[in-house]
Amino acid sequence: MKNSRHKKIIEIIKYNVIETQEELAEKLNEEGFQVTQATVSRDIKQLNLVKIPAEDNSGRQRYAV
Amino acid sequence: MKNSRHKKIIEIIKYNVIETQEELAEKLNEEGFQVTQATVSRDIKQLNLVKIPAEDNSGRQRYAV
DNA sequence: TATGAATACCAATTCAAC
DNA sequence: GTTGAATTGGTATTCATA
Repeated sequence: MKNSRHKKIIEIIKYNVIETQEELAEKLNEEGFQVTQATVSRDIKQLNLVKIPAEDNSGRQRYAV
Repeated sequence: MKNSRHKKIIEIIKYNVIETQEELAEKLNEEGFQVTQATVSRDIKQLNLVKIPAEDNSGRQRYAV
């Protein structure tokens, strides 16, 4: 179900540094949610998540709530 | 000079809805700063700007400080 | 160091299919 | 309405040049 996946996504990006949608899709798969990048992209939009510069000025970006 | 361009970028995204780096590059060109997307990308990183969902839930994203 | 052109990489959308 | 495969769109980086 989409809603439980959404909750899992929030949790994942809260406690993990996720830099790409592919990476998030992998994590979800590990957690039993089989989805592809396309779905992750839609989820991110629906959840209004953002990709922001990492706290340390490493130049990297991560997804965040 | 890079610093004045940076200031201009801040100003532009503050008062305009900029959805892509190409768009920002165009605006800069109009203002007399001739740059390409590659440079805009670097500027955005150096300025720690972010691309966030638009206030209205249109699904669009815009650059912001 | 700063930059552009080209490219590689990442994300959003289309188009079916369910 | 939801999804994946493929494609398109958008961004970051490489590589060369100044």
